[in-house]
Amino acid sequence: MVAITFPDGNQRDFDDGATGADIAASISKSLAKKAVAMMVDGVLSDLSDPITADAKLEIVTRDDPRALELIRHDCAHVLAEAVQDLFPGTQVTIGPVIDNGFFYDFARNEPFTLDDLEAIEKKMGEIIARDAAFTKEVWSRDDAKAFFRKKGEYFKVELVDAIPEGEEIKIYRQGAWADLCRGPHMPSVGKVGSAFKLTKVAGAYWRGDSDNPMLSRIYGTAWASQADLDAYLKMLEEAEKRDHRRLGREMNLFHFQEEAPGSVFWHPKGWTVFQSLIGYMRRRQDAAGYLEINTPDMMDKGLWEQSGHWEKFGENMYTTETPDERVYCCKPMNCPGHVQVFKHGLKSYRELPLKVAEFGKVHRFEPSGALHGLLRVRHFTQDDAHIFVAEDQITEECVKVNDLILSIYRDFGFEDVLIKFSDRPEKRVGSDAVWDRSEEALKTAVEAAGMDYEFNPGEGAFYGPKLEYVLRDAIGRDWQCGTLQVDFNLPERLGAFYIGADGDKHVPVMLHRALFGSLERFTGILIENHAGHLPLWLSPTQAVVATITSDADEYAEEVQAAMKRSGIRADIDLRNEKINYKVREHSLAKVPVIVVCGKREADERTVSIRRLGSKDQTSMSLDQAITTLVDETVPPDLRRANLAEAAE
RNA sequence: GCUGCCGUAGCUCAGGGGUAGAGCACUCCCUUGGUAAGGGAGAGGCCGAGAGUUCAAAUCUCUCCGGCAGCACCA
Repeated sequence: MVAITFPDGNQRDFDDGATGADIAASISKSLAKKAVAMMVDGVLSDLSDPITADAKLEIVTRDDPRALELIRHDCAHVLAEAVQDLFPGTQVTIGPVIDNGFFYDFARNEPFTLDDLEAIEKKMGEIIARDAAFTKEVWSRDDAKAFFRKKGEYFKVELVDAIPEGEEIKIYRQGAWADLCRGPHMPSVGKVGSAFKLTKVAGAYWRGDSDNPMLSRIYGTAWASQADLDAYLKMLEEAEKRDHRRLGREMNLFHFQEEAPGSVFWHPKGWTVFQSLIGYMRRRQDAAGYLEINTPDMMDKGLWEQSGHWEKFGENMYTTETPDERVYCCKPMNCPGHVQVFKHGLKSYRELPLKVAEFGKVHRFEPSGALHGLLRVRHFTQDDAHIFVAEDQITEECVKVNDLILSIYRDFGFEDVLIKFSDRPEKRVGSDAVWDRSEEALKTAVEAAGMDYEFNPGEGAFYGPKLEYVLRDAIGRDWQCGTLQVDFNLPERLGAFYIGADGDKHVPVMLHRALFGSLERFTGILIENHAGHLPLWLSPTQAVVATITSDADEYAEEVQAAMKRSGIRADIDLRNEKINYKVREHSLAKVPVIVVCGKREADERTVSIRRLGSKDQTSMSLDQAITTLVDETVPPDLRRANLAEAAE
């Protein structure tokens, strides 16, 4: 007998070897029918698994959120069966669950077309309707390899080989079709249901390595109900509407063109947003004790060899061809330049920590396939800074950076921030002893700051470990922005030192940090986060004064002038067009405030205010309108400063 | 960079071996209209670039460039 404890605390004895299905059936008929899996001591398992020891057990029904990954995983198996049925000779590889769905990678000479997807979906429907049971078998390694080799499934043979010694090799059958799989699965294929859809085809490297052959990947999405699927498809549409490339065009912020792939042509409105961000960051950094500098865009290749950048990233660096026969590199980073500033003049320990900041434009020849609007460009501006510290100052300074980052993200409405900690990569400079110290220092700092973090092994920079700050946007997407890195290597490589209290030379530790990361990218993220509806202080055009008839032209000009005097970025629209037309046009351009002036307003010296996204209008005096708007145009940091001042 | 798809007017797109079309935007005229498209006229394109096939190429073929999706990359 085994003692089974249920979530409500009840305990019952069952025969040794009773399966989840048996137990569910003993509870109720309807539970047995709805059950798709079980949690055994917290582990999701097949309902058909026998229980051979006392355990905590919970029956998982199909509508349980934990069943969703089973629906998706089972759906991936159905996809694989359908593909092999329709396209004999196609090899299967892996088909995992991902956010919102699943994919399956196939090896096939011919690529799949969008028409194929339709046929595959139809076949999947048939397979699901047949409702074959999923059955699990445990095979020996040799049997499994022989089986797949005989079938011509060479990728599966490789996967069997990759299963660690001592782990079971499980084969799941669904009718006549079988796949190597870790499981678990639901009792039968029919439980997948019909709320699924194949979404796209793409290439993907075998085992994620670009040296390996490329496979054909089919992506799909699957949900517990049609309503959930519809909601997901709607969300995708919503995300598409927020695409910053489209909004950038509609709002006339920037453009790209063939002559400069991956490089932004900023228009006046986009540049206004960009400069507002710089202005904001400059004030925040100034208040935090940073000193702003500027360093050359091109420096001799020798410097980049010395720093180690040439060896690691030379292929992605822009170089010059000049009459003087020296080779210069467009800076891909600001760090070496900042070290030169540090080195200029003898530094004392009294000057540490020394924080130098630069809105430096860096140039990286990114692979063509990586380019994506403002989010991944070849020339971008970092809000970069380097903090030169003595080793015992690392923790304190890292904590300060952490606080500054979070405070800044909060000002932009990003409260949900995830931190990733990345340690030494394979390709790196510096001894292991030095890496031990820098990783330890950064870990101590993030813990001292009281932050939770995710561990990202091997993803650090070549000169030091790093923290990455990932923020979650209004529709739940994650964006990596800020970074903080501890570097015991570059200062030494570049010959930086300071004179310590003991009168000896010491090599400083350098903290690298960027908070927005890339100004271009951050602008893109803000556009997507707000769906173009930027907060007033960031809006390039904050208000448009629009007339109804030309009677009000003179008054409208007066209104615009008064607004501009108060620092509001106000445009005016005196065109001979109907007010409907003007409202439509400025709304599409995401102007946050439309100030309508007709004859009535001119007579009463009022304005009618219409906010973006609202159909209502409010009428108020010109003075009151200006006071209200001016208040909203104040950037968050200055607003705080104003409040503090008012409190004194 | 890799796989697949795409490239026709500022934008969204139709067409397709015999020298180019629509809607919106733009310019001008009429219209002075109270909160998301008033009417008319006009202007605008070497059909991404180069080579080839052909009597003839925007259309077919190849190469290159650029874009999109995914993968790989991201100091």
